[in-house]
Amino acid sequence: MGDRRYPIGVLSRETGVNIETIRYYERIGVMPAPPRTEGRQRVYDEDHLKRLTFIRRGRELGFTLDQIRDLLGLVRGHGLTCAEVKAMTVGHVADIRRKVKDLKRLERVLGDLAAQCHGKGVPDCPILDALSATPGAMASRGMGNGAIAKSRRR
Amino acid sequence: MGDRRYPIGVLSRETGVNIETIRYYERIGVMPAPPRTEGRQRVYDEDHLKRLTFIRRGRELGFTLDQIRDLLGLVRGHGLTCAEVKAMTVGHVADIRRKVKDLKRLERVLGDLAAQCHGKGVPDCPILDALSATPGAMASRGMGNGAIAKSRRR
DNA sequence: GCTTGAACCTGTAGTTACTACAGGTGCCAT
DNA sequence: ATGGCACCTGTAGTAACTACAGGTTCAAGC
Repeated sequence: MGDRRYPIGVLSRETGVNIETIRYYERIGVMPAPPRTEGRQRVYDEDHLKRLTFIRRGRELGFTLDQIRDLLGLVRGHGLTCAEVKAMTVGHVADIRRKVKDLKRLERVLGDLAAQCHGKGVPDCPILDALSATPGAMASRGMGNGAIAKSRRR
Repeated sequence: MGDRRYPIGVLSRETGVNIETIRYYERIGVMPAPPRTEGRQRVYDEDHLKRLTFIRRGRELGFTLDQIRDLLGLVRGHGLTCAEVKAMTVGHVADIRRKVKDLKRLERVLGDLAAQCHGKGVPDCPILDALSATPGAMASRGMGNGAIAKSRRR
């Protein structure tokens, strides 16, 4: 419960999220509607700032808004049972681990490439292999990301 | 240079990328147009399969298509100088490190939450703090992610 | 060879997640 | 009071897909 109050422009600058995006998030329910001044201007507080930063970072990490909605639902448990919380966190944790693994591989390939690059011409870069997987691993994707949907079966 | 040949439906199933999405990627130039049969049907090979998997994973990791385009440009150097390659990789590596750091924090919070959850009611979850940062850290974001744009200055 | 149903094609339209703009009001420093 | 910037709502557009329509191709089965 912070005591600082912000208009939307300040919240936008502090969080790096566009004003229109903030209003969009409010419209779709990911951000709670804040209190207003008599002149209808939004007034945000520290909780809003934290929440919005979380949303932005989650998006940058590749989580869909629905996934972020799920995660935000864990803030106070929101009437979930412990079994529900556990099932949810297990799925998200598996997804996170896979992302970390992929990112590290990508980082390594890029690091190696930069290290080999000293004026003799650009070396071949095995970047495609950084995020490829064996057919088996490909088939077991764990919790899906809605952003890239599965092919329709016809 | 693989010798297997796939129609688009098989490529879609193997990579988990939707048929229409594959065509979209071809249209915007992220995937090269493959050869066709006499009947105008696309014929893909192993290189296409690798490239598409890379694109999918990059999207799931929160990279924009333009960032992915950049990264794919490193595959054969594509006429880049070593200085250009270095500048590019340094920026991407910094971004990747930040993502890894955030993901690990999120994983830890979720892991702790699940560990505390044993039937006595759902504990408070400090999930918002996992991806929040100090005002200073917020101001220095390194390579931006185009998906969440900055607020317009007016 | 013919039939049939699934896979493929192109093009158009819609959804999600933003992003920009227009026209108006509110706020605050001078 | 004035003026300029911040804010409002609503509409439209962009990025990144996703779905559908109407047509062609392909290949298995008879």
